[in-house]
Amino acid sequence: MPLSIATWNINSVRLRTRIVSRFLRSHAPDVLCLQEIKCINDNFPYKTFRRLGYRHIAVNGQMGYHGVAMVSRLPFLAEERKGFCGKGDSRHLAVWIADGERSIAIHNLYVPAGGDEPDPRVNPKFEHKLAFLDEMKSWVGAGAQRDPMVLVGDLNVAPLEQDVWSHRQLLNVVSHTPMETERLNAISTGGAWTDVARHFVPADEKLYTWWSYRARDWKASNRGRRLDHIWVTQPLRDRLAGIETLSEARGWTRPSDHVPVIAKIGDA
DNA sequence: ATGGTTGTAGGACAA
Repeated sequence: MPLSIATWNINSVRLRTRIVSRFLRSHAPDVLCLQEIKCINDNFPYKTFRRLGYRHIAVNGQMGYHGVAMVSRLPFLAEERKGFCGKGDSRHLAVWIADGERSIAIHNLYVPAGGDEPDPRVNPKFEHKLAFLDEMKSWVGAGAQRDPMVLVGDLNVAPLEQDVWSHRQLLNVVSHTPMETERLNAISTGGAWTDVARHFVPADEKLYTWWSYRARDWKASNRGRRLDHIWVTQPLRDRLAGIETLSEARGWTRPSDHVPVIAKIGDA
């Protein structure tokens, strides 16, 4: 059976149960990885997902901020939650699912946004973001080449020139500074990861997954960024069957500022 | 150059 894995920064899962349901009914990914659920574990809308056939649910929630979750039609063989930067933030959740005789690890991440000022000496949030990326590098680097792994999430970095509406104008804007893009590229290169979206969409083609709430008309101005990513390791690379970025979801009622991204992986 | 919006909470703060 081919496998489909989706990632979506939902910006409050409780406020958006309607559009999440709409997405699951129309696209039916096997696994949906959510970021910014903005609730504690007990307040996660379990019933909404179970009714839609997503009976396997793992949550790493937090009061008010951040929080990640994974809902699945396939059972989880194991779960794991990792803390980063010695903080109590809920920014990581991993599950393992069966893949024939083997298993696939799926890591769901929410990288800190980093605040406004792109200077780690004056902005502790940016310093935290860089430290988080450094910790990610040492953590996902080793062993990544051999094991079938998927890494998804809101990485809050748009690494390539065509991942933002204006490379020149965003070079000093948090999410596209060389300090961030160089770190993200070092992580993917060091771990031999394949950026699934760019595996299918040429690097000279604009591709966004996020549009600010602050624009008067997100579609007309189209000042987007590609902050949401799906990466796979070498054992899954040759099985990649497609990517979908659901930009129309930005226009749904009461939307998240991020849209779902779905990767399809063929049989072994 | 600045300000623009959304969410959690019930006042700032994060994004």
